[in-house]
Amino acid sequence: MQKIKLIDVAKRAEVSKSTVSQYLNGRFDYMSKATKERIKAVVKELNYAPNPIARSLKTNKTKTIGVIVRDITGFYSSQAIRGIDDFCKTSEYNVLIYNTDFDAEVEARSLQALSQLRIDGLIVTSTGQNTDLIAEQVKRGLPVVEFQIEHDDSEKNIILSDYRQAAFEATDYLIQLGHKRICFVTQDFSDVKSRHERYQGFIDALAKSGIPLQEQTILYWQRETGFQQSPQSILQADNASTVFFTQHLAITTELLTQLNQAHISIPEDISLLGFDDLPMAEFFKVPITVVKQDPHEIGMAAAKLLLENIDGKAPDFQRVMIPCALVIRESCNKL
Amino acid sequence: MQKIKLIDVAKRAEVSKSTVSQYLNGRFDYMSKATKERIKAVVKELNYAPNPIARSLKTNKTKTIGVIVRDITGFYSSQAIRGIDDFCKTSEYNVLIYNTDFDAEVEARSLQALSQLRIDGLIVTSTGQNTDLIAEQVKRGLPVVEFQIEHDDSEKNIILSDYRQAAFEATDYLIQLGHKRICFVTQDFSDVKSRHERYQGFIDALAKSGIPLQEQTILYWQRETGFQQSPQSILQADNASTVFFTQHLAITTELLTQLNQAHISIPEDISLLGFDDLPMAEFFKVPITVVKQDPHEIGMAAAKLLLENIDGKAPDFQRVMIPCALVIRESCNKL
DNA sequence: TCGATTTACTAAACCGATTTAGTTGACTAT
DNA sequence: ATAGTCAACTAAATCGGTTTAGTAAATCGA
Repeated sequence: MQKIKLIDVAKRAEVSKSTVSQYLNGRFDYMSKATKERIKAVVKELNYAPNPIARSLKTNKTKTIGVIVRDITGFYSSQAIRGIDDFCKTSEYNVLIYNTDFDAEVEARSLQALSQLRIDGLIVTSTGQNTDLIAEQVKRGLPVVEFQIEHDDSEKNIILSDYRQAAFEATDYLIQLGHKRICFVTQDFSDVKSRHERYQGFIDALAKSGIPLQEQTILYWQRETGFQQSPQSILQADNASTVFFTQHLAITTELLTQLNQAHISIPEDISLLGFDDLPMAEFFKVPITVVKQDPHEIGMAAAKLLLENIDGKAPDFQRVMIPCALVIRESCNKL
Repeated sequence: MQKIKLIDVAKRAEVSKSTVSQYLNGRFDYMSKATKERIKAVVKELNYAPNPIARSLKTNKTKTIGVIVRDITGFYSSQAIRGIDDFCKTSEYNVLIYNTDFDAEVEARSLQALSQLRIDGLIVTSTGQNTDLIAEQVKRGLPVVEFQIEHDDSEKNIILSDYRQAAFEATDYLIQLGHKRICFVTQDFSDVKSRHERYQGFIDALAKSGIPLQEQTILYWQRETGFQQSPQSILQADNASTVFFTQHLAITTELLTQLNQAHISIPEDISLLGFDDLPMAEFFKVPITVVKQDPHEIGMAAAKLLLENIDGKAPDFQRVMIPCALVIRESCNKL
């Protein structure tokens, strides 16, 4: 039993290939009702489905989008991909996944591979080290939507949490609790807009309440090397902070691990507020208060914007922000 | 600047399309060294990359595999997909993802969609309600590898944890701790081989130590309706169990939630051993002792077997078992 | 009534590769 | 000298659709 093709349908229905093709693509402009019905019946009878590859060759459309994330295993990424997939299901787009593992070279190769695959569009969380390659794809006409992290001010389609607002609210919440000396735990944010926005929200909130910036401390963290100074040392400083405000999940968990090891208790010894929700948080020794992003919604929004772009419906670059929610649990002391 | 195609290379190198194609596919049998080098230079000069769609149309190969999981968001699935992706990267296969959300109808539709997409192979965690559709694809010649759950005894390619062995070891561990009355918490296992194997491992271990089966209790759980009877009631029974042995992650978390609400403490009031590791387990109020599967390894193995099948290198169906590890933490009391 | 338009189709080119069946010229064996 | 073999190519068919350009018949307008 070999695959049925268009010509089989055409023969059976006693029309030409062209007419069947017109039918398949819904162009009934000049087609008699009778012919239409006849083709319809034959398609059903033979259980015919067009070969998408042959179609793609001619149309240059693949009904496939590429998704590049850093690690699909992550809480944020997997939910975002779920959102993308959920949205794509409504329009029968297929989703090709690529992991870069935070490696710019792997990212470059993925970009290369995907562009050759003639995908219709691309959704990407970039490492920030291949902006030129991404820009090149955009220039070539490939619809691209970024999400999760923004590196610079360039014009692009991007879906993000409202980091500034979220950091502002979180900081303000800490201030309401009486915290005046906050340890802002972050990756280097001089080069990354999304990180800088969090910092901006942080200092905005301090300014609003007239709390001096110079009494705050910044603890830097890097993916490869960890914390610049030990979290314990923060507690021993003269004007010790009363709370850690960690800027994403990996930082929060590494901090928690180190505090655990050093037998520093939350919130007794120091409070903690984290960016990003933690899976299984309800079972924690101390459920952590967090700023919760909505990666599923972000994924849906990214897919939506991408498909609009593919359909030529979104002429200008768009920057969409999805709100975050402060989830108050038990890791922040009232002072 | 339009895409360079094979004919451009052919013209530039002053050979025919055929020869360039031979070159691209590494058939140098009757090609002069000079021609080979000339084509090589032109390919590089023009930065030519063949159009995979055109190639697919003729060869009927897509270098793409489909992956159907129930929920990519899950701890197990996301890691397995990571494993699949990691393995596929070595052979330049692309990975198309489909979520079924535990819905047999969505699964059927995904199967349908993927088969029309002319993927080269399929990796699937099935709901068990579309065995006919999957068998049909296998019969049509599509290489298929299942993983994570096995429903029946039929011949197939499948990669699994060694559930029986794992359940045996876990039960034996509990027995060594002095537990004699174990509450086996499970979904209905009469129809699902993988679930039954866990049960078999459980009773094997009991038999080995001569512990009567009739003093054990089984607590059934269903995805939609939850527990058949409340976990609290287990504690109040005459011959109350001293430990819950939950058979997968969703059961473990739901049980934990209910015990939390009922203010039942682990391990003081009752011990708990769970199948599947829990993310962030180190930060739990009580770190849970678990049987840890290795989904990343399972994903890799599934991809490996699938690619062997695609290359025609694995003639017979294979059933591969990946060992589990017992991770002892603090949720099981010594009696 | 006759050319113009509209309706309902179809033939053939095309998308960009692979593959089959030659072709050509040089060399070999008898 | 002549057929046979072999190396090194190439022309053309093919994959299965879409699309353009065109055609024949029916309808329309003046």
